[in-house]
Amino acid sequence: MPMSCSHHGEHEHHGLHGASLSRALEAAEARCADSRERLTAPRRRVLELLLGADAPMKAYDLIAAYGDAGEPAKPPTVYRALEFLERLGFAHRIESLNAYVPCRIEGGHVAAFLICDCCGEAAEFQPNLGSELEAMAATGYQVRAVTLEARGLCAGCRAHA
Amino acid sequence: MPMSCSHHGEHEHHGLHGASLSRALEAAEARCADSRERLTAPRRRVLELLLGADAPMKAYDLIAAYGDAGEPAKPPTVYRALEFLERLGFAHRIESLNAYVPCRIEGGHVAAFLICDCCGEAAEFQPNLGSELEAMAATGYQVRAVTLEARGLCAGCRAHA
DNA sequence: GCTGGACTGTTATGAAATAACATAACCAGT
DNA sequence: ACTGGTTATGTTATTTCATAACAGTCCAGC
Repeated sequence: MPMSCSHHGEHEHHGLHGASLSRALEAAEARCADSRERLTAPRRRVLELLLGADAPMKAYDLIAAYGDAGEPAKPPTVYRALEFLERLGFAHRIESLNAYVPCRIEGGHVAAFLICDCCGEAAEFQPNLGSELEAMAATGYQVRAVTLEARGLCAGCRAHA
Repeated sequence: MPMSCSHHGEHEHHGLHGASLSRALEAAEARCADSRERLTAPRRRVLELLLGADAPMKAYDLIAAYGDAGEPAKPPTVYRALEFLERLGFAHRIESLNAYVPCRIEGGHVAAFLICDCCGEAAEFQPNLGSELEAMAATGYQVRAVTLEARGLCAGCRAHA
C-alpha cells in the first residue's frame, strides 16, 4: 500500500469479512468441485487472505500473513497456491505491482485494472478491447493473454488531494 | 529469449548495427540536447545495447553485456540508466517479462506490445484506447500511465509451428 | 574558481520467484 | 483393501530482480 497521500484513514475498504468471506469461499469450493479441482488448505488460505484484503497483496505479504499464529509460510506454498488460483480464475496478478488480487468479476474475461497510486486500490474492470484484438488478429498475431493496467488516481483520492 | 519453438535460427532479427545504430544514437543525443538532458556514457551504453538487441533484454543481461571486455556493470549503473531512458521515452519496460526494449515509435505515446512467446520478439504498437480512456475518465479516475501487453504467437512463429 | 545540483561508483542488502527433491494425500481400477 | 499413478505438499537452497545509502566526481551558472 503506497500511502503517498495525506488522507490516510479515509480510504475505502474492500476486503470481505465474516459471512461475506465465508460465502465467497464456499462459492469457490463449489466452482472447484464443478471443475474437478481441489481447493486444498493452502489454496483456500491464500484465497481467504486475498479476499479479506483491502488492496493488492504482495506474495511476501501473503507469506507473512499465512500462519494462524504468526508463523510465515514457505514461499513455494504461497506461489503454488497463487498459480492455482490464477489458473482457476480466482485471482489475478498485477504485473506492474508484483501483487495479487482476488477476482471480482464473474465469468471468463480479460482482467484489467485501474490502480490508484494513492490508496493502492486496484479496481477490476472489463475492458473493451474489440478493436484492439481485431487489429492484432489482422496482423496475424495470435493472442493468448492480455495485460491491461492503468495507473493514476481514483475518484476518491482525487477529491481528497 | 524463450526459444520454446522448433524453428530456431529462422527468427527475424531486429537489432540495429553499424550505421543504423550510430544514427539512432545520434538522434538520441540530439533529443537529449533539445530537452537539456545529458546522454552520459552509461546511459548511451545501455541504449546502445537495447538498440542492438533482437529481443527484450533483462536488466542483468544488460549488466553482463555492459563492459567492453566482459566486465559486468554494477546493478545501479544499469538501473539508473534504464530509469533515465524510460523517463525520456527512449526505452520501455515490459512488466510481464521484467525486461526492456528501446522505443520504436516516434513521438509521445502510450506504449503497447505484442509479445511472442516463441521467438521472444516484442513488437511495439500504438493502441487505440479512446473508448477505454473515456470510460475511465467517466468514473472519475485520472489516468497517469497505461500498461498494455499481449502475449501469444507472432505471425511468423505461428506459420512455422 | 566557487558552488549547487546532477550524475556516477561502490558496497551492501532487500524483495521476488523458482529449482530440486523428498514425502504425503487422493482416487481409480482391480 | 491393495496398488499404482497422479496431484499436491513440505523443505532446503538458490537464483533473479531491484534498491538503499553514501562517498566521490563532473559540470553549468554565477
